[in-house]
Parts: sequence; structure tokens; C-alpha cells
Amino acid sequence: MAKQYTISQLAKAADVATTTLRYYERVGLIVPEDRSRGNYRLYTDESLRRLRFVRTAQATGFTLDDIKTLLGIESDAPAGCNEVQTLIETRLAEVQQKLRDLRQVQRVLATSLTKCREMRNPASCPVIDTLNETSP
Amino acid sequence: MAKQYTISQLAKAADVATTTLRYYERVGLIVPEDRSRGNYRLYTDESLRRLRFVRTAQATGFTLDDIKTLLGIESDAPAGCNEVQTLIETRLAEVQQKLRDLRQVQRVLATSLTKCREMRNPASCPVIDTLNETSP
DNA sequence: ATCGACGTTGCACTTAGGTGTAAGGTCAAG
DNA sequence: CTTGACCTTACACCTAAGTGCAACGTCGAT
Repeated sequence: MAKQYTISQLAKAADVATTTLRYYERVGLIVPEDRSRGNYRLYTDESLRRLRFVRTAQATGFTLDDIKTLLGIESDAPAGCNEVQTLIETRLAEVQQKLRDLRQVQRVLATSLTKCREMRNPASCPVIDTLNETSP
Repeated sequence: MAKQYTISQLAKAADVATTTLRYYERVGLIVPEDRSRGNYRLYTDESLRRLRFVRTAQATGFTLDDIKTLLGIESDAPAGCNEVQTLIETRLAEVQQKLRDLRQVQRVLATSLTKCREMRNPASCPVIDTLNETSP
């Protein structure tokens, strides 16, 4: 038990570049638990779990700074549940706004594309018009 | 007719910063049609139309480089309709992928939030678990 | 003629999340 | 004991879309 990982082993286990791991250490996100005699970084499974969490949270759109808060790093309180909840609420609202925006964008693009395909003479694309017709 | 705009007039007309307009000129996106005696940039309505197009296209998620292609700048062909169509198709596919991703993210966040709210003792947030349960 | 608002240039800096490089140290196998 | 794979550090650089600043020129009104 208490398996140890060198940087490249951990990198492989989570499908991340070693340079990224050094970067995460620089910004204080994942600091190796130990160092070997030869000053090699040594990580444990705890780091692996944190790392997976980081990647998932990142895929969910959280910034590394958000994730630091989620992980309770640099937070005065150990893991302030309220703070976490606020972060999620904020992020959820952002995601929902983004979804609305993208649906609108999707409509505009689809319309442009339809017009573009109807138009079989290649002089004067109707694209610019379609984009311009859509008032911000 | 043939109204002229100084940089700040154009900026105001399209609700853009003057610095942004100088930047757009630097990257070859919108170059003023003329200069005054005192070397002031002078734009026409054509620039205003281009500028509005740029902002709309940008809001649609195109990069400034894409927009240069859309506008036929730095393109060998004058306005390659095929190229434009390809660009739109690509962007539409990206948008649709992004929509799928965000819907998934929305589900995860909503689930986290529900659990977070059910949990009325503030020790041990279930957030990390929820995020971790979601395999990529 | 001088004031203030506006314009010009060039150059450096910003954010986020890394990537690249040089110069060197460590480790296991043959 | 050397070779090759791996590791270390510090530092610079990358993208995108701008922003900020210094130092200086211009314009219209008073």
C-alpha cells in the first residue's frame, strides 16, 4: 500500500503531461508529498485523487483558482461548504447563460448555412447579411 | 453622405474602445479609409459596417482570424464561398459539441448543488464525491 | 496663445494555462 | 563505467484579444 509515483508515473496514471504537473506545483495546486534521495518528486495516491478531481473540475469549467478554493487550499476555513456552494451556484448560472447564448449562435449559424447551400452561384455569399441581420 | 468618423466617433457608434480599433488595424482587420491632415484616422460607413460584422461574428464565436477569412482579407480568392461555408460548418459543429458538453456539465453541477443543499451539516461536502463519480 | 480634449506612435504588459529550452543531476542495465 | 532514460532547476516563450503608458502632436474655443 501507500504506492509512490514518480512524476512520469503519476502523469501517465492521469493522462497529463509532466510539465503540467510541475506547473500545478508552481501554482500550489498539487504539491508532491515527498522527494526521493535524488530530489525526485514523489507523489502518493492522494495526489492522484486530487489530480483526477482537478481534471474533472476543469472539464466542468472551473478555473484552477476556483479549484484551489474547492480543494480548500489557501482558504481560511478548511473547506467552507458555503463557499463551495456559492462557487457551484455561480458556475451553474454561467453554464446556463452560456447554453442560452450558444443555442442562439447555433440558430444563426444554421440559418447562414442553409442560405449558403441554397445559393448555388458562388458570387455574393449571403453570410455577411445573415450575420448582420441579427441585431445584438 | 459619405460620412467620415474619427476613431472615437466610430468607437462610440459601435460601442467599442478606441484602443480596440487601433488593435484591429494592427492585425489588419479594419484599416481606416483615410487620414486627416493631422494624421488622424478617418473611417467611413463601410468601416462601421465591417466593425459591426466583426462584433457579431465574434459573438458567434469566430476568432478574429476566422473573421479575416470571412471578410475575404488575406484570402487568395476574393471571398471563397466554399471557404466560408466550411468555416461555418466547422464552427457549427464546434458549437453543437460545446452544447452537448455544457448540458452534461449542467447536470453534474445541478446534482452537486442538490446534494450540497440537502446536506445541512457543514462537515464534509459531497461535492468532491459528485465530481469524482463522473468518469470522463 | 493657451487650455483641454482628443489624436498619434511604440513598446510593454495582461490573463490562463500551460510549453520549450538549456544545462545539468540521477538511476538501472549491460 | 558508460549509456540512455528519466529527473532537476530557472527562465523564456506561447496564444488571443486586447490594455496601459509615455511622450508627443492637433484641434477648436476662449
